[in-house]
Amino acid sequence: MLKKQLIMEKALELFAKQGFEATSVQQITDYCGISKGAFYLSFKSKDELILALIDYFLSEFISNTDYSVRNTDDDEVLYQFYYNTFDSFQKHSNFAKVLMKEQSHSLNKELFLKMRYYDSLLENIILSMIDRLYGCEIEDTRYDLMFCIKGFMNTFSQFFLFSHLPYDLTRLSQSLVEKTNLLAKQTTIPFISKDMITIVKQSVDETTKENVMELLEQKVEELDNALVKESLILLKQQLNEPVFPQAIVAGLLKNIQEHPHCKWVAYLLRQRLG
Amino acid sequence: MLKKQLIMEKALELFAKQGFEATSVQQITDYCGISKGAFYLSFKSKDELILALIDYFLSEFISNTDYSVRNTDDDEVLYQFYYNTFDSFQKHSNFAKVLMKEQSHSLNKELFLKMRYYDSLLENIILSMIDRLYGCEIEDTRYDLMFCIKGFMNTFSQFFLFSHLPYDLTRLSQSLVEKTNLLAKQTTIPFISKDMITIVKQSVDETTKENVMELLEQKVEELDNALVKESLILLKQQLNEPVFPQAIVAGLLKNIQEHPHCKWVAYLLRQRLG
DNA sequence: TATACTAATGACCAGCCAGTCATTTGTCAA
DNA sequence: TTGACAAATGACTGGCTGGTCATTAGTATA
Repeated sequence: MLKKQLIMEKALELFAKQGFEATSVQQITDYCGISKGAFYLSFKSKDELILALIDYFLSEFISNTDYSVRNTDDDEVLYQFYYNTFDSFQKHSNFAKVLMKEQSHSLNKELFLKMRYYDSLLENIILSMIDRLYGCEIEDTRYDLMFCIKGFMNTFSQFFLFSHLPYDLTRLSQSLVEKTNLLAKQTTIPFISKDMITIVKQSVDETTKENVMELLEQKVEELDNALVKESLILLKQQLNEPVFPQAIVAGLLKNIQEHPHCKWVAYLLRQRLG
Repeated sequence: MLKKQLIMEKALELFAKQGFEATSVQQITDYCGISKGAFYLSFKSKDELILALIDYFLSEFISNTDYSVRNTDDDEVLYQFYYNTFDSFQKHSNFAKVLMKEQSHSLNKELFLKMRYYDSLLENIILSMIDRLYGCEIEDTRYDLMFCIKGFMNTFSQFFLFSHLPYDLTRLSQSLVEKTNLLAKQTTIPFISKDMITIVKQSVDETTKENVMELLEQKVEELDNALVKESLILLKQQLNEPVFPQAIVAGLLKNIQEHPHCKWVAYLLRQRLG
């Protein structure tokens, strides 16, 4: 399992520098100081490697963002959202670069769907934040606002990732909060309609219940902590056949939430169990 | 020369679908119905092909945009800017896709520099528009605004290029004009400073006088129209050693401006001759 | 030490790549 | 019809690709 991590780290460096396609398995294994055969003991294919990287980073990013948005007061939530986003991008700048480079390369169908899937999760988080902050008064322009927020994230990340400048996260976030509030409160001409979003989204798979079950079983095997383990098993029962009241489910979710390896599964369960 | 155009058109289709790296020369020539050898009679290498594509489309886009911004009244210029941008992207959607896919793939140094070069020309056009519309009162936030405008262009183009939805150009442009005005007039927290821009820009080449001279000579050879030809020769003299008054230069530029194959060289000359 | 097992190796495979060049084809004028 | 020239061909080269697998190295138990 350590070998797997080594490969992921080193490969990420190379992908960030050269792009996924332009990096050969040989280069990766040379850079890791292992043989080519050893690579294929950890990953079935080169494609599986990049899918693993995407899952590893984006599942963490999405679950952290969701948690933060849920647990921050209205007057701080937008600032926190921007701050955390750029903070993550800065800390995992190699991954962010890979994400930028590969975002519209749809060669690999599975990769494309995965990206769209995470993107749609992010859109939902942003929309939930918009509704909380500005309510139904901006019903007409909420999708426009969502696009602007995504646009800000993209544009400013790109600038800093490829210019290698140091920058003041706090000020950037404050500046974007101001812009977002201006647009939210004063935009009168909507452009993106609900229908457009629906049409685009209908092509994106959702995680199935079976996917979540599988992940749950895997985590139960993997982890040692007794409290977390028992919570996982109970949540698995609940997913199969709902019997516990909301309060119990919420408590179980909090139990596993704290464990660093369970944030993603907690996020997925919250989507299904309330 | 016709062969060259055929290759460019067919290759663009394939690049838009599969990406540059993932498309082989063999595929391109098969798709054109020509032999592999014939490809290398038109282009020295596969790289030269994509560089030619970039130059072909971006020089047209930049010179058109610049012309439009210069010749539109203040109350319409922003709307026209957005409208023309999205109109071009829609008309040349294959090229737009290639641009998106390859924008951050810096494998080829020359390609990277070319992209940055055209990007910096676009930034200058946007900044000149900002200064004209909002004057020095937004001196502090003009770079922020420029980034937001670029962000709008990027985000909304991406959405429509990859969702394949039909959309109302007029409404989109109106909607973005409103957003831009809101941000321009009410933003108080600047983030992008002049220094940041300077640092990033210093690494981008400019076209040299020699480049322009070369292009001029090429156009003189290439074109038949007597008026345009004479204007080009006179402008060449002026570039070498300024003797004519502004009015004459302006007139000569207008002479060549109208010819469809001279828009780019006219743009470059205007940058140097006033 | 002997045995049984897994972890790791790297030579090897078939296939594709960009690019070349000896050869053929097409097109003129004489 | 001939000859001279340019346009076009596609088999070929050397090199790199993702992926395989018989072999070897390392390790733990008996």
